[in-house]
Amino acid sequence: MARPRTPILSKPAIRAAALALIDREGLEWLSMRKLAQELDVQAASLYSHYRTKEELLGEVADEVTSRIDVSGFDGGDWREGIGSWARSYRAALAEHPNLVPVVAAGPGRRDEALRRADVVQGALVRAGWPPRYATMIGASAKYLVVGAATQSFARGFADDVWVYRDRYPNLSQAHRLSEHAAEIDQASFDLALEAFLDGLARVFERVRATSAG
Amino acid sequence: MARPRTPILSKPAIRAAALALIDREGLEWLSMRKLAQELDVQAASLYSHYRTKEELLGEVADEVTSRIDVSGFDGGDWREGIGSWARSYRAALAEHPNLVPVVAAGPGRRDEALRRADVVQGALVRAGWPPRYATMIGASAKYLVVGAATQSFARGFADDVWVYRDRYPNLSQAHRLSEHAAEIDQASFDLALEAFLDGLARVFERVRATSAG
DNA sequence: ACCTGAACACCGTTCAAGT
DNA sequence: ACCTGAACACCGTTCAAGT
Repeated sequence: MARPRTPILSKPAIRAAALALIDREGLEWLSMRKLAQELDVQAASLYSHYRTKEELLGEVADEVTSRIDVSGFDGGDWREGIGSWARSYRAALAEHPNLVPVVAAGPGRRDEALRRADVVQGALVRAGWPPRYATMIGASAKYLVVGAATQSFARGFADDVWVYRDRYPNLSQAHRLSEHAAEIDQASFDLALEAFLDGLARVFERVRATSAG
Repeated sequence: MARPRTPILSKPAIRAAALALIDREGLEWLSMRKLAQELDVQAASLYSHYRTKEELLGEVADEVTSRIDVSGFDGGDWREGIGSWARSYRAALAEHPNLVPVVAAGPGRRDEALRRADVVQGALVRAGWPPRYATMIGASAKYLVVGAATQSFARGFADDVWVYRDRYPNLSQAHRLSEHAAEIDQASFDLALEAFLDGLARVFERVRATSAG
């Protein structure tokens, strides 16, 4: 039975299986052969649907990041817009931590990503930011989100600090990382985002004053 | 000649060759076999010095990040300390953009990294930050640096925007990315860092007021 | 102690062949 | 059009053997 009357595989099914394996086993563990095995198929069959592993991973990343919400800009409040956008971005990545390197390395050349970037750019300009600033602010917010997803204490750092606590008194006194890693991750991101937005509000006043004068 | 009287290889020589290849050809291109070829040696010989490729890359990353400067904290000004630390961190990564994924994924379990984290933590606490805040601030600054290094416009995004400029009017109007990618990267990082530090200064006042009352 | 040659268990991808 | 079986050109790593 070389070909059943109804196809076994489909792009959505392949993506779903890939994401589930990445979530469960990790990004490095995934291979086209193992993915095929999970789908009861030969590795070569996958290439009838995706031209490369890279293309497949790119579309998996697209699917995950498509849940990013830019509707917070609708109200016309740029601060609320950036804040809710960044938080939904972070939430999307936090649901699939093992996929983060793919999203981070992703070219961002996807249609959906450009559409969202366009929304952000347009909303910021309408709110009164100069286009150049709008671009920089969109980039900066992404720095925070991607940096937070990548550097998460919950993924690796925690245990070692505890081990070395005698040698680094300031660290051991400070945070008890291994117990509260996820909570500190969240609080650090919230602090960074709030501080960033507070600081931007001051820049906004300065920029408006000079462009009006 | 199975073994010359003086060893051909050394850990520093292997690291230097690896970093040079990564800079020139990219991280994905590097393999133990190609690295060995560059050093006029067999791939297996590398394993007399490094137990795994991962361990080698980890030490290459250590070498690059060892140039990060935390001396800005010496003056006692936490704002100047964070700022100069973050800028030197970014500069170190910008010198080796192809290595960024290794540094970003790096467990940060290395001694030097912990030493710097300890300096940051200690300086912030001495400056009056509660330990919990000190930890979050150190993490947040790293988010910005690693995010900026990873998301750099100069690495991929730029060209596509130019291609799609008709479909995304807000984008095309805004930045002319392909021409000024590196400059926008730098300006975005500077803006993000300044806004973050400005915002932190306000948090500092609030935190001090409540802890004093 | 350090390097070699050959091997092992994997990869991503291609391609003729089958239905 | 879609899947298979076998192959190609790679990987990282191990290990007995040489000096």
